[in-house]
Amino acid sequence: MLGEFEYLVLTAAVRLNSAAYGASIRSEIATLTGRVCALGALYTTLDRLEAKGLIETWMGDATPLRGGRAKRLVRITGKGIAAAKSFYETVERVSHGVSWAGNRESAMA
Amino acid sequence: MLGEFEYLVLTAAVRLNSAAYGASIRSEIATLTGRVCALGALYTTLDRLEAKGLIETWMGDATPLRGGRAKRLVRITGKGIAAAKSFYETVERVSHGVSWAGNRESAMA
DNA sequence: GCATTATACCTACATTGTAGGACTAATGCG
DNA sequence: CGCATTAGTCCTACAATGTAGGTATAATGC
Repeated sequence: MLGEFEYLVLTAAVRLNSAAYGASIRSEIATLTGRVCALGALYTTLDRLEAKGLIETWMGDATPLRGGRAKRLVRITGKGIAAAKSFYETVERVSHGVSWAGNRESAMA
Repeated sequence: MLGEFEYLVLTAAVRLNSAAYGASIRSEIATLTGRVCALGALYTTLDRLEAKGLIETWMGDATPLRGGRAKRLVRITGKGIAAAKSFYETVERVSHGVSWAGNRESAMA
């Protein structure tokens, strides 16, 4: 099953859409969670996700910018979406009615 | 940070309340997720959660039942609740607006 | 051409997930 | 009483994931 960081990466890639590549995914994660992750952590995870067929990556063009190297672009696959969905649904199902997940209607009563 | 399985165990313990112990947590997880976990996996996780101060465990009485051995009872600590809450909120925040997490209102529009 | 900058990527280690089997203590029954 | 049966715990080993830091490469600007 998916780990938490893998889920984060998958989600960030979906949000960024065609602008998803190593560095942008990293800053997206920093924005979303408030924690910065090491680049090494990210690329390792990208490799593993690709090996599992949950994302596809390919090299894009260089951007006309000082230091604008070619980017490794990322796109989530159908399989990746299914895995992310399944992770999310498990968390939701399990959390339903528990105090920290909004038990306003009191699960027990 | 918390792993997914650790979150599952924490949540199951909260749901079971005073009836939370190794075997009952295991069947709760099976009910919630549809997947059975090995007992070894569970006890290892219990040990690690206790080491991190997220749960407390102690030995209870034997039940008057054939094979009714003493149970290792489990209770989540305040720290455990905080960790679970934080895990849940991260997943929620990150998933907001993404297709598999109910984008009925179309995040982009 | 050389400094500067954006970006990729490799290597090693820590933490978490998973599995299976072994051990223990209680009851029930002959 | 003692042995089979059963509910339950727990140990050991390994696989998968998470994390960190450092290094390499290619583009621009001067």
